[in-house]
Amino acid sequence: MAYRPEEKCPALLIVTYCVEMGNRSFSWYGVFAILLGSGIFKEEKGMHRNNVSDPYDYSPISRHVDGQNGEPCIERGHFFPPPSYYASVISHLLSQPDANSELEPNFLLPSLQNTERLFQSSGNKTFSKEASTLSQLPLYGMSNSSQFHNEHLQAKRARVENIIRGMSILPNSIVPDTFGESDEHHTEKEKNYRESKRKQKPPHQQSPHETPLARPGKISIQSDECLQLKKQLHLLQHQLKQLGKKFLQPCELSDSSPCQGSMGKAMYLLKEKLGQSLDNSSQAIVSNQLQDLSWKNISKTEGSKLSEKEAAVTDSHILTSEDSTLSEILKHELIQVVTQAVDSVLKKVLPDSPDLPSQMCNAPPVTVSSTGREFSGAGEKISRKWLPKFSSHKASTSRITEKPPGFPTYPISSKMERRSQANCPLIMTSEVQGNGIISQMLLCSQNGPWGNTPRMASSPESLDVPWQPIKLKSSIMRHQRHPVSLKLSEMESFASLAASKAEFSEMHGAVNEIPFPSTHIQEALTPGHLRKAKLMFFFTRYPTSSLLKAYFLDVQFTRCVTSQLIKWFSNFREFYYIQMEKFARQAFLDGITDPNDLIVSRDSELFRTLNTHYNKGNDFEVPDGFLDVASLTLREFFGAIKGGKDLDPSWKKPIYKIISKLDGKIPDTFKSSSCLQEAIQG
DNA sequence: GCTCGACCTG
DNA sequence: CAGGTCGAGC
Repeated sequence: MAYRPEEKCPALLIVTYCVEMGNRSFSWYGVFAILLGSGIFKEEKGMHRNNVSDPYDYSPISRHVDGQNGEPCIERGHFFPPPSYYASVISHLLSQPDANSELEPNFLLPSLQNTERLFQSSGNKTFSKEASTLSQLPLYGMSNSSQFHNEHLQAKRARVENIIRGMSILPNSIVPDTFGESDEHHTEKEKNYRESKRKQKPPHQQSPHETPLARPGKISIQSDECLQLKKQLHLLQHQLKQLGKKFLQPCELSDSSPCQGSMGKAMYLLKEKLGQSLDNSSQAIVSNQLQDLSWKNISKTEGSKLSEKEAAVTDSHILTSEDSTLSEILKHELIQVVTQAVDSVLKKVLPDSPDLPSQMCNAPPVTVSSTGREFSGAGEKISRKWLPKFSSHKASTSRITEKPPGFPTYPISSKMERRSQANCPLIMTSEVQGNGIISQMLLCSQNGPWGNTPRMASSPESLDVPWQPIKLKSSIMRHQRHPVSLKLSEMESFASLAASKAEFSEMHGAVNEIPFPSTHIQEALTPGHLRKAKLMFFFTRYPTSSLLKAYFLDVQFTRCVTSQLIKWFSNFREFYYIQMEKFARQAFLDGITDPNDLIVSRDSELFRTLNTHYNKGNDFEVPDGFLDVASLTLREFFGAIKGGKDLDPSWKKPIYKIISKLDGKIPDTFKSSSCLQEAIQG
């Protein structure tokens, strides 16, 4: 049987990542093994390559550098047995629901002894020349063994075997020292050594000291451990079931829910197919996986490639190409789920590793749908595209109703910048870290403060909210299906989950950026301060440093802080003037002649743009004074453009001078550290 | 020489 | 949003 690199198994690749990146997330093995064993995890062509330009480079290891000689310890290449091999392994596991039945270690590890021989070999090099004996071994059906005479390739193979062995012998999913030696060698010193070694670099290969596999006479122990692995698999099955149920519930509640779409169809198709080949246990797993996928699908709001797939499913080819369709859907979804999950967890588990994990795999371009800006579609009314609304009595006469050639389309950012927070955050505190990913997801689903998130995502708040300011409408409420005030105590409880104050500050900003009411003088500006500064911009465009000091009483003003605040306002002005110029030019191009036609009202496009920038949550009522200033600014720009003054390089300066005199009084509520809530509440 | 603000860039 | 540059004003 010819070996084809296309047959390499991504699930095992991911497992390899887990092992290498810290030996801490062993429970993943079970998950991926099940995914693999289910037969539904197939490689998306090119998705998991380490090197995009190299169709054969699937090895995350290849980027690691050997600490001794500076060379890549393992070159890219083909070292994975075909997936059918692993599939048979997993199937074997799954087909033995009896936890007491022992698993033959050699079934998992066909070249066990030779691996041992490899690791028993001594020498300065990690893989000595003795390893070449491996080339005499069966090569997983590869027809041409000569290519494996290369030392590096042998090393690869041995390494993968080592990983597989780790899978088979390790009972505890959360034991960090996955490949530790036996107890008698577990001196504290060694533990520390491994710990530090892990921190220094992602472990790219197991040294002879670190592999228990090099020790003969361990088969019985390994059998016990295989037993435990099986138990773990069953536990994972159970967790998967729970997870699936959890996520499928909202799907089943509504007939019109999106799970009736492609994923529902995919589930049906797959269940039918699997019924022919998998035993009940496997079916349950796969079914639950699909439920999970359905949930993921629900949480998608737009821009999913799946919609294309969905179209493919619903078309008439369904009966003739259902296999490929099913495969496509599942591949896409699985890869997304797995990649995101891996990234999330590894980021948390190994925060010190700079090249993890989004970079580590040259990640498959799993597109978490961008929350970036979109541009107005063709349906947008021309009268609102650019313009501050005309005064009503003139609108009928001066409004442009046709789009002139070359009419630029501007972003309607107000709608688009609403952040999609569909992702259920994985809270990786020390308490939950040990529970494995599924437990975490369950935890998140049940207890997490964002527990409603998946459902929210499935039915996001209407984007077409009236553009009038909505008081008391915090962005937290926007993100909750059933608005619940987030009280201080709750915020603090979140804080307790964070490892550090800085982390909380970050999370705090991410949640809503409402300044944490505190008398504590902060040494640095927070996202809350930024938000406050933006709102202050509605009142003042050119604040002095003394004014800023008067309004940021909870900040310890240093030179750095002051300049940062000044810089913020500089950036605010920059955006403001850019928008003014843009809209003024467009008005000019549209044939407006009278500057008095230009009025920035609350439902004008310009206002939307500005409001989105400075008042993202739309939870602050923009003062009328700002509208007046904006209108004046727009007219000044318009007048200058109309008069051809923009030919002068410094034509904006007079405008800046005018606008700088229009600063108004900032409400005193901004002075209090909890000003934002007060300001929002009016 | 210093500060400030606009402008450019990543 | 932050860093750097440049010119203007004092």
